Amino acid sequence: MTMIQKPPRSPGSALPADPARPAGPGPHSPGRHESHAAVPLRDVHVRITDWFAESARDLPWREPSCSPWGILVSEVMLQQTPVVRVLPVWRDWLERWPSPAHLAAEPAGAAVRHWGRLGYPRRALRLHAAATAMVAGHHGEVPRTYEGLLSLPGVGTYTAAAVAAFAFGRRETVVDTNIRRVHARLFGGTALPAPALTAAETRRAVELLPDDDALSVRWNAGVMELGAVVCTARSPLCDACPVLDACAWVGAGRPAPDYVPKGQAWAGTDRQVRGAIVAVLRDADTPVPRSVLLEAPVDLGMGAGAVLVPDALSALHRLRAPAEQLDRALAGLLADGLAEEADGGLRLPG
DNA sequence: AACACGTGGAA
DNA sequence: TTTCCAAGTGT
Repeated sequence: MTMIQKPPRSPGSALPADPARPAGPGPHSPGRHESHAAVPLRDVHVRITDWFAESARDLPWREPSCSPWGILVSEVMLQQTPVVRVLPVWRDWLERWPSPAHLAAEPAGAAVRHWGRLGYPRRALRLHAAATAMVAGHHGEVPRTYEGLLSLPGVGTYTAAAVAAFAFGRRETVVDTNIRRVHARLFGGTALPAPALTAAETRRAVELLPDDDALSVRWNAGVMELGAVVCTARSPLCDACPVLDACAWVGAGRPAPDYVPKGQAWAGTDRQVRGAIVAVLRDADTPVPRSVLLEAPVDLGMGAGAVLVPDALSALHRLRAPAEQLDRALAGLLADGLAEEADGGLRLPG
């Protein structure tokens, strides 16, 4: 059963990216060309939010008791990192540092160390800097506005909107990769959104957002969830989709993507070397001499079982990275603040 | 605007 | 085995 929804604000214009949508002025007439099979936008709102209420995953940062800080931490950890890998690290962080002040009281290196292998450890650094900024300028609390959030290190347009919406119930236009994909298929009729966020996409997201604050929050969460678990990038589970009959992409016969995503190079990159170096520093109790990082261990011909080299270090050496690349990677880490010199060696900052 | 920036699981 | 991709941000 569906609730009576507050009528949407009268749209000043039709959805620009949907060619099937009437473009002219005149009375808004729900039921006509709202989407592929004439499903009114308000019905799409209801169906997706009802679906979300019924089948949303139980994630700890969605608990009503979760603090804004917990939500902010989750959003940063989830930037380019899957939920399943975030879960254990998020729990550890929130137990260890239940507020921004708790994290700010630690050296930045602690944040990087407990980031584990989530990837992009600079995010840990920025979360620490954000915590410090909140203590210095926001009474130790997470800012409640989009602008305040956006001013924090590591918080961009997506995260600022997401935290404002999910932590503070604000009506924000949240646009992430899941939402972009759902919008592209449901309203745009294409398999994938453009390689980069376009102004037209943002405009469409603004116009799709329900007027009601509470409904807008559930809409943002629901569309994101739909993209994450049903309208997935590779093999969408259309059978489980609450708006299948409204989908422009399905209506068009599921045309293939019209561009090829450019893969992320990895083997042999500086990123790989940086990652291997940070892994060594993360596991080290004391500063690691530069020579140990740069040089392959000398084979002393010792007997079997003499494990002198930690896993992370042997992994680094196995890369066989040219000395020049190691130097460059190290310099980059120092410049980024992910490492610092101490006692003739390198360590995490702090 | 295009790139750099980690990591590991699934296809 | 290789490629793709996951709740992006900063420069």
